[in-house]
Amino acid sequence: MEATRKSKQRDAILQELQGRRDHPTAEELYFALKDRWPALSLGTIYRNLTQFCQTGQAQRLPGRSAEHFDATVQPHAHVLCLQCGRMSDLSLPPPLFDELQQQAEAEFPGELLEIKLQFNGICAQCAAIPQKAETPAAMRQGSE
Amino acid sequence: MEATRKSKQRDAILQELQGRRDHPTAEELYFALKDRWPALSLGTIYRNLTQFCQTGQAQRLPGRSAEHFDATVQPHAHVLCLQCGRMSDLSLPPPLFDELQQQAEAEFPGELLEIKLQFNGICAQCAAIPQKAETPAAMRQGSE
DNA sequence: ATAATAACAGTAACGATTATCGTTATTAAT
DNA sequence: ATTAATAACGATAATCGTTACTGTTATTAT
Repeated sequence: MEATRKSKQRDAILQELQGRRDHPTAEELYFALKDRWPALSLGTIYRNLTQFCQTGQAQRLPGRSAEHFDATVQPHAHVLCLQCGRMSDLSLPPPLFDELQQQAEAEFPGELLEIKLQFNGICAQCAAIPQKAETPAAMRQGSE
Repeated sequence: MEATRKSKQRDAILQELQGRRDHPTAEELYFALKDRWPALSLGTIYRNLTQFCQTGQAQRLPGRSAEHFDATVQPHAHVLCLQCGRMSDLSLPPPLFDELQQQAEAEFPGELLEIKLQFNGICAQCAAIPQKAETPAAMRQGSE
């Protein structure tokens, strides 16, 4: 009992997640699928994402406010832009991860199940956008 | 204007955070300080923790449900026990972090402000505790 | 002392996520 | 093919960590 059954919605959600190179939040997936699945519920997204994470078909990544999801579970790094909130992959040399894992296991007396390496910063696009002025003086020189 | 003023509560919160080797959540700090500061408000904890993070006196770390706070901001790794939720430090060789940072900067066209390396797993204490039985058969062999 | 206001305690509001509940759809057995 | 059992759904309420608001207190400068 408690067998997992087939579901068109679940297939669509996983396919959408796997087909993206960014790492969408539940809400982003919801809007991306709304066109093809007008009756889709946000609860269904969350329910299935949780299941994916439990079965090793996805992992959660901490974002600014909401969590992001990634269908690639093999160790790799991420970058989160603190400005726009977008998350992207960062492919560091796999041997680096092996070394991190080894060093960590050598020091930690327990079981290490997952490794998360995340850089937070400002992406090139956001860095190019002039920021909100901090002082009245700066505002007078600004573009608006 | 907007100058930051002295505050006994803020000092107490920062001191408590700095004095701990674990990385408490806002609520944990709250209960830890309640004895000495009976009138302390949870909002005050959050308000000051946010300020600490803005001024570089602390950093946020993603936990199971709530966020954890760490008064040490220089790059180091963490382990989160998915069972008990406790977070602890993991001191990997600093050169490793330098290499991670270099590799990341070489690949990412933007500004990398912080690096978070976190392992999730099961700590030794929790691993020693017999888990909830999964089957009726296993329950009959269990300790309760 | 007095005035200005940052920071407080208390509490309401918010937002992401989870749980509930009645209905639908998948699966297996008849 | 029907039927029965129930996993999964859509809709919505509840939860909970966090933030925002409000009137009061305490710090700082005058």
